[in-house]
Amino acid sequence: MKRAVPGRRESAAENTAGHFADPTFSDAVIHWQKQHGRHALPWQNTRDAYRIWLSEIMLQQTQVAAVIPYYQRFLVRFPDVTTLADAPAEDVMAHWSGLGYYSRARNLHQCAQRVVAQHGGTFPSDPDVLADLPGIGRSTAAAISAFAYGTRAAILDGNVKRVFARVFGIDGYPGSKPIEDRLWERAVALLPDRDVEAYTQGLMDLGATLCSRGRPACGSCPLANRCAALATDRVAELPMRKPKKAVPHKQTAMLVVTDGDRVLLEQRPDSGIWGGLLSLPEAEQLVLPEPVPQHRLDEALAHAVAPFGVVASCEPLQPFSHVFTHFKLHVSPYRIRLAHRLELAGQMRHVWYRADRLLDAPLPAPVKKLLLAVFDAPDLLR
DNA sequence: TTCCGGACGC
DNA sequence: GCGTCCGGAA
Repeated sequence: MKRAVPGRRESAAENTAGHFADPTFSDAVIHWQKQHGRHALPWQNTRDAYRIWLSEIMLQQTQVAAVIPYYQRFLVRFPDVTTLADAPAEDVMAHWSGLGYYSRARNLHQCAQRVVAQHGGTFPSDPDVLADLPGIGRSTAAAISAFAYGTRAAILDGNVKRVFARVFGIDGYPGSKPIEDRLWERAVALLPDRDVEAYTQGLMDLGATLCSRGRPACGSCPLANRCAALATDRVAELPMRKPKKAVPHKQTAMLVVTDGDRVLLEQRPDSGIWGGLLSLPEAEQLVLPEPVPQHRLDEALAHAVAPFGVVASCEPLQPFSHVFTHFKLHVSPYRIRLAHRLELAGQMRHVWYRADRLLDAPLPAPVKKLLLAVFDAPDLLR
C-alpha cells in the first residue's frame, strides 16, 4: 500500500497508518473559515444537494465571479433536478452558453436524468456513488457530499493542491501520479472529525483567496506558522509547474541532387509539415549512425536517386537543425551530382528545378537556406 | 503569449 | 498516462 520514499521522510511516523493526522491543521482552517472565509455565496447556507451539485459543476475550471450570474439564471429556469432532467438538451445548453467547457453541461443533463431515474430524484450521499455519475469525479463528489450531507470526505482540487504543496513543501508536479497520490493521502488524513463543511470550504477559500498562485497573502494566512514553503522561501516555486515535455527530435537526410544547373525537388504531401510546398528528396536510411556505412549510402542512393539518373559523386554537407513548435528536426544534407539525368516518367511529385530560379520556389525557409548556401558557393557548382 | 485546470476519452 | 475542452489570469 504505502511506499516509503527514499530520502524524503515526511515525519517521524512515516510508516504508521494515518500518520498525517493533525487536528491542529484542520482547527486552524476551520477557525479561519469561520472568521474570514466566504459565507454568503449563492450556493452556501443550503443543504439542497441539487443546488450544491450545480454550483460544484459550474465551479470546475471557472471562477466564482463568473459562475454567480449563470448559477442564478440556471436555477430560475431549472429549480430542481426533475425539471432539469425533463428539459430539452438544447435548453440546458442555452443556459450554459458562455460558461465554457460544454461537456460539463451535457454531463450535467445526463447526471440529472440518472439521479431521477436511478436515485428517485435524490442525490446519493456516498461519495463513491456520486463519483459514478457523469461529470462528478472524486473531488467534486467529496465536496457535494460534505456540503450537502456533512460527509467526512476529502476534496483535492487545484486550489487545495497548491495549499498542500506549499504548507507541506511537496516537490514535484502535483499533476503527476505519484505526487497526486501523496496529496490525496494527505487530504484524507487531515480531515477533521467534525465541522467538515467549514473545513472543506476553508480549504477552498484559502486556495482561492490568500494562497493564490501569483501573490499569496502569507501575512494573513492561518497556516503561515506551519508553512514549509514560507519557511524556506519557496512560496513562489511551489507547487512546481508542469514540466515541459521534451520536444521530440526527428532525423532526416536531404538530398541535393544536381545535374548541371538543375536541382531535383519534390512536392510535399498536402498535409503535415510543409504541406504542399516543394522540398528536397529525403532518405531516412542516411541518418545515423555517423559516419553512415558505405553500404547504407549505396542502398539509399539506389533507392532515392537511381530513378532520376546515374550518380557521379556523393558527399555529405554540414548537418543543421530546425526547431518547430512541436519537434526539432535534424537534417543531414548530401550533395549528389549526376553523370546525367533521366527523364521524369510518372514521378508526378518531382521536378528538375532551375537553380537560378530557386528564390522563386515555394520552399520551406530552412530548405531554401540550404540550397542557397549550396548554389552561392561557386566551388560547389559545375 | 503562456500557463492552468476536473473530468473524460483514447 | 496524455491530450482535449475553454476561458481567464499571469
